Amino acid sequence: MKKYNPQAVESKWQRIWEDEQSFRAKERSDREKFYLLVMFPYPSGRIHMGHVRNYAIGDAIARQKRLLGHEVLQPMGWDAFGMPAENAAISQKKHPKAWTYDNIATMRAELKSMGLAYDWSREFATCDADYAHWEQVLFLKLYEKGLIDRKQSLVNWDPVDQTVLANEQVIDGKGWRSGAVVQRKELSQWFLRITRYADELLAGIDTLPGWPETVRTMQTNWIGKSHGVEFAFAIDGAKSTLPVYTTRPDTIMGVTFCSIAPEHPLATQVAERDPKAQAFIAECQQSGTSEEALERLEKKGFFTGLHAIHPLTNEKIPIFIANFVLMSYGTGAVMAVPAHDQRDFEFARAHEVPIRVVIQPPGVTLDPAAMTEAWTGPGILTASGEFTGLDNETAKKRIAERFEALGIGRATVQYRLRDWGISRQRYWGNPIPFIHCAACGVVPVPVADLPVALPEDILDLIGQPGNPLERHLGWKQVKCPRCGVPAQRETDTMDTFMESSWYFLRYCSPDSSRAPLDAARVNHWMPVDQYVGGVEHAVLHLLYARFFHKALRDVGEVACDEPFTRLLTQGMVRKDTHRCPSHGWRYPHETVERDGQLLCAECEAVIQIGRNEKMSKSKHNVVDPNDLIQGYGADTARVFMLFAAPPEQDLEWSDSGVDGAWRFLNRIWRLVWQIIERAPGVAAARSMPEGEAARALRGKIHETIDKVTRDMVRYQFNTAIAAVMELINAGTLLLNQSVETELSTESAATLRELAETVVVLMNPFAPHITAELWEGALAMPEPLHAARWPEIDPEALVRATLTVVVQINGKLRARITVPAEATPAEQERLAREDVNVQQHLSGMQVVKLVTLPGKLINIVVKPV
RNA sequence: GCCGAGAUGGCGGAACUGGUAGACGCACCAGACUCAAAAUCUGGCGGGUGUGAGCUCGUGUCGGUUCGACUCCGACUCUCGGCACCA
Repeated sequence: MKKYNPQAVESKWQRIWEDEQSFRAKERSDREKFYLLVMFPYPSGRIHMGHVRNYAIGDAIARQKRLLGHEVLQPMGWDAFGMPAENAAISQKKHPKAWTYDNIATMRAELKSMGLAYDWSREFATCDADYAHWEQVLFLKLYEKGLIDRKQSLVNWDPVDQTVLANEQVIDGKGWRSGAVVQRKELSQWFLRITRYADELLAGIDTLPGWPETVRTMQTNWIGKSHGVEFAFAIDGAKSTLPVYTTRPDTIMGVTFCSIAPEHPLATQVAERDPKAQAFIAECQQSGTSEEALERLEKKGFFTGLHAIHPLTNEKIPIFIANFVLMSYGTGAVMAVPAHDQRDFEFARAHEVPIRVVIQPPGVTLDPAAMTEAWTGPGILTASGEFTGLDNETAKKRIAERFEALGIGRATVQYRLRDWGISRQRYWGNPIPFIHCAACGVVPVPVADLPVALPEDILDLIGQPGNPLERHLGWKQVKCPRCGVPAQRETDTMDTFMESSWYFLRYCSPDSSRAPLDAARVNHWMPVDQYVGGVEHAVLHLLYARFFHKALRDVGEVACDEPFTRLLTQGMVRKDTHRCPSHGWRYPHETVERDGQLLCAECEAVIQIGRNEKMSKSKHNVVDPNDLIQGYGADTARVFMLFAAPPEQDLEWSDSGVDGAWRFLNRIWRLVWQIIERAPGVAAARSMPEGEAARALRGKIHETIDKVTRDMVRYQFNTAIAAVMELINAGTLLLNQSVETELSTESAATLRELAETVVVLMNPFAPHITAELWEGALAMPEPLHAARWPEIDPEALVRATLTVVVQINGKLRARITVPAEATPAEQERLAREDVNVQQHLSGMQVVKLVTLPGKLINIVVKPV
C-alpha cells in the first residue's frame, strides 16, 4: 500500500482536470442544467479562509449535482475594480492595473490549488476592457430607457482629499484617510432609478422561498415601504404651501408645530434674509450623514418666524428648521405631534412648544405635563373634534378621506429605499460614458465610440487630492459628439457594485463579441439555481443585482424575473485571539508557553485569550490557507471546513479539528487499499449476502447512502460526512475482525461495495483523494467525475428485527427487539414481558397505551 | 429603540414532521501492538448514586400544553447579526 501523499495526488488530478477540461459546461447537453455560483472575490492579494469556506461549499454542491446527472455551470472570475488598487498605487507606486492583474495571477494559482470544479474557460476580470465595454453599452441602454438620472444630492465630502466618501468610509464623522471632518455637500451625481422597482423588488421577495429568512427580512426592511398621507399646509401670509408626509394622520389634531430639513427650499429662503438661520443651517451641515454621527446629535431647531395654518382648525403653528429632518425622505418637512412622536416630544420639551394628547391608550389617562416620553402605541382619539372616540386605526382612514375630500392631500406610499448613487470620484473604475458640452448639455458617448477606456498614464496623478481623471487633461478634453465643439468627458467612474450586478449573466456567454449578452445562452443557464456567499452582501450586492437584472429584463437582455433562485449565506470563519497588555494582538507564534501559562514572546506578560472573533489581520488571528493546503492538502482543508459546522453557521477554527480531518482521509485511504489487497479482483456486491456480518454491513452501506443523499439536499455537509465516518468505522471493524481468517466471498464483495460507495459519496468533499482511489485502488474504467451517485437497494434497508423503545409514563424503561413482522399487539405483549417493564407495572393500573409500531410503546399507568 | 438569529457535555456540533438527548469529530483516560516512542487498532467518556441490573437529575431561566417537549405556546435573561432621527 502506498502512503497517502496529498501533494502528489492533488497536483496530479488538478493537471488532469485542466488538460481534459473536465468541468467545462456545455450548452448542448441532454442533462438538466444546474447553474451554481459562488460570489467572485476581490483580488486583494491572497485568498483567505473565508474564500476557502465559500468555495468548498459551492464545489461540494456543484460536484454532487454533477454526480446526480446535471450539466453543471460553475464559473469563476474577479471583481477587479475598486479603491484598494488606488491605495496600493499610492503606497507602492505601482499602477492599479498591474497591481490588480498580478494579484489575480496569484489568487488564481491559489484557487487552482484547491481543485475546484470550475469552468475556467469562462473566467474574466471586471476590469477587462471587454467587460467594461459591454457594461458601458448596458449603461446607455438603461439611460435610453429612462432608468438613469443625473441629479443633485447630498454626499459625505472630504474637504482635504476633495472626494466623496461612502458612509462606510466616514469614521466618527471624519474621513477614514485624511482625518478631516466630513461635510455634507450637494453634488451632481449619477443615479440608477432603483426606486422605480421598489414595489417589484419587495413583491419578488415572496417568490424566493429558497433564500434565508434573514436576508429576505433585511431586504424588506431596507426597501422600507410605508403607507401614509401627503398633504400641504398653507403658510400664513404667503402664497406657497408646505407639503408634508405622515404615517399618522390620526394624530392630526395633536399637531403643534412643523419641522423642515435644513436643506429644504423654505429654509434656504429664510436663510437668504436671516444670517442666524444661515449659521444654523451651516452648523447642521457640519455633521456627516453617517448613522453614528446622527445618533449623537441632540434635537436642535431654529424658528423661521413663519407659521403654517392647521388645515382642520385654522390654528397658526410655528415652522422650525430642525436638524433631525431628512430632506431625502418624504417631502423634507413633517407635521410634528409631540405627544405621539418621540423626536417631536424631545424637541417640544427643549423649545417649549405645547404638547397636546389626542390618542388615549387603553386604561390610562395621559397628562402632557407628566409625560416622560411620547405615546406611540394604539388608542382612542380624544380632543379631536368629530373624530373623537374613534380607534386610531379607523381614524387614519377617516382623516385621510377627509383630506382627499378637501382636496389638500391624498393617501401615498413612501419608501426608505433611495435611488442608487453610482458616481465615484475615482480612477480605478469603469468610466461613465458621457460628455459634457457647453452647448448640448450632457451627451452620451455614441455606442460606436465605446468603450471609453481609462487612460494608462495616470500613476503620477494618483495620490493627489481629488479624482485623478479630473486632472488628466489629455483624456478629459474631447470634442462634443453632437456639435463638435471642445467639451469634457464625465470624470466620475461607476460604483463597483455595477460590475457585480451582471457578472453572473456574462458568465453564460463570456465570449459574446457583438453584444453584452448572447440571449440564447443566457436564457439557457439563467436563473442561477444556487448562489453561495457571505451574509455581508445580504442587502447591497444582492439588492442591486436583483434590480439590475430586472432593469436588463425590461430592455430585453434577459427573460427571467429573479436572478438567484436559491441563496446560501455561509457563516464567518472565526478563531480565538491572543492579546498582550503592552504589545496588543499577538499571533500564536508570537507567544511562548511556560508553566502552563501563555506569555508574550517579547515582554513575557501573561496573554489574554479571547474567544472566537472573525479572522482578521488586525487581530492577528488569521490562518493562511496556503499553509494549510501545503501542509495537509486541499482535501483535508475542505473536509475540515465542511465537517466543523453547518454552512450557515459561523465556523470556529481548530488546529486539532484539521488533524481530525486529516486522520479521517487517511482512514479512508487505508481501508480502501486494505480491501483491495485482501480481496483483489472481487466485484462489488449487488444483492443481499447470507452471512449476518455481511448483511449488517450492506445494510449500513445503504443506510449511509440514504442519509448522505438526504443531508446533501439540505446542505448539511457536517452530518453527511459524519455518516460516512460511521461507515468507515464499521468497515474497519469488520476487516480487523477477520484479520486471521480469510474473507468470505460475500464479505469481500460487500467490502468492495463499501469502498466504491465511500469514494463516490466523499467525492464532493474531497475530490482529489477520491479520484485517486477510484482510478488507482479500485481501477475503475470511467473517471470519477463522470460517475453516478450510488443508488439505494431497498432490500438492504429491510430489517429482520426492530428495536422498540418502551416508556412508562413517558420515561424510558426498556428497549426490546421484536421481529419486523410482529403486529402492534404482539409488540405490546413483548413489551410487557420485559423484566424491567414488569417491575414498573407492579401495583399499577394501565390507563392508556400509545403505540408507534416498530418504534415506541408508551404505557401510561397510575397506582391501583 | 426596532427587526432577525441563536443558547445542548471539557470543546465543535447531532437529534428529519413532538417519540431512545448527546450521532460524528476533538480533547482526555485505559488496553493491544512496540525494547520504547510515534502512528495504528480496540474500549471508555454529561452529573449524582448503587457491588450490580438499575435509579435519579440534566438541552439558558420560569411557567404552560401533551401519554410524551431540545422541538410547540407564553413571559424573561444573555449572546450574535442587521437597521437606526424614514415622520
